[in-house]
Amino acid sequence: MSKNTVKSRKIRKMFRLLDKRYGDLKWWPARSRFEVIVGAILTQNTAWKNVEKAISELRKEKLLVLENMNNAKSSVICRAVRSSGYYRQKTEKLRNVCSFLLAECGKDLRRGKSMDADILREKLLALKGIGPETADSIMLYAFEKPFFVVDAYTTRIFARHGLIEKKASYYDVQKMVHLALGRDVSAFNQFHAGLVEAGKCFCSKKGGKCGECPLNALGVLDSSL
DNA sequence: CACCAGGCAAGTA
DNA sequence: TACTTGCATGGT
Repeated sequence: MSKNTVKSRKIRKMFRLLDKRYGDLKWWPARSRFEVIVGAILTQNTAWKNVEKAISELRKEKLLVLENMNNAKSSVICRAVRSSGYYRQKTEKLRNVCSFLLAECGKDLRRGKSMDADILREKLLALKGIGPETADSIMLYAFEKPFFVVDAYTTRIFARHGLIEKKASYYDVQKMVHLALGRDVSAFNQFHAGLVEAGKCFCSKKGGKCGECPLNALGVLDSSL
């Protein structure tokens, strides 16, 4: 049996364990496509808790509407997103993505769904401030296109369970999941949400093992990660 | 006090 | 290609 087959089976097993434990998580936590996109930028290397505060400030200022944020002054956006850290950079990133979205979709983000997915993703990646993870979060959760989101939780959990080496690239991991689960939007949604849920739990953290983690059934190969 | 969190870009070798 | 550094707040 090939190495890929073994890994694919393990990934599908992980998927089932997470699904069984957490049920249908229905991600991303946001009320609109635009809010998904804003959250994807604000959560870069930042605890979600701090992003929630920023999102609620933005909501207060009526800035969770594409046109409004596009017309807002940078100083106003900065103040609202301050709690999410890197607020000067993130304000610029938000401005970049706003003008891009207006140019590509007008004010109706549903138009993104009918665009060629690979081309749209490339255009997102070309924006300063949008890397592979943020682009895929937007593709999957705002436009419902089948791109698996590889985040810090995914990498850590996959490493702990011997699925990847430390040198593995973003696309190494993504291809592995695409191969194992197929290009399936709802599967990618549920799997990523489950990995984050498990990752937030101490069991999946450095040296952690609490017996409650749904992935313990797979055996942990390297708990130092 | 130190360390971490749902990254990314720019610089160096 | 493969490191390294700056960006910044808030929680533990």
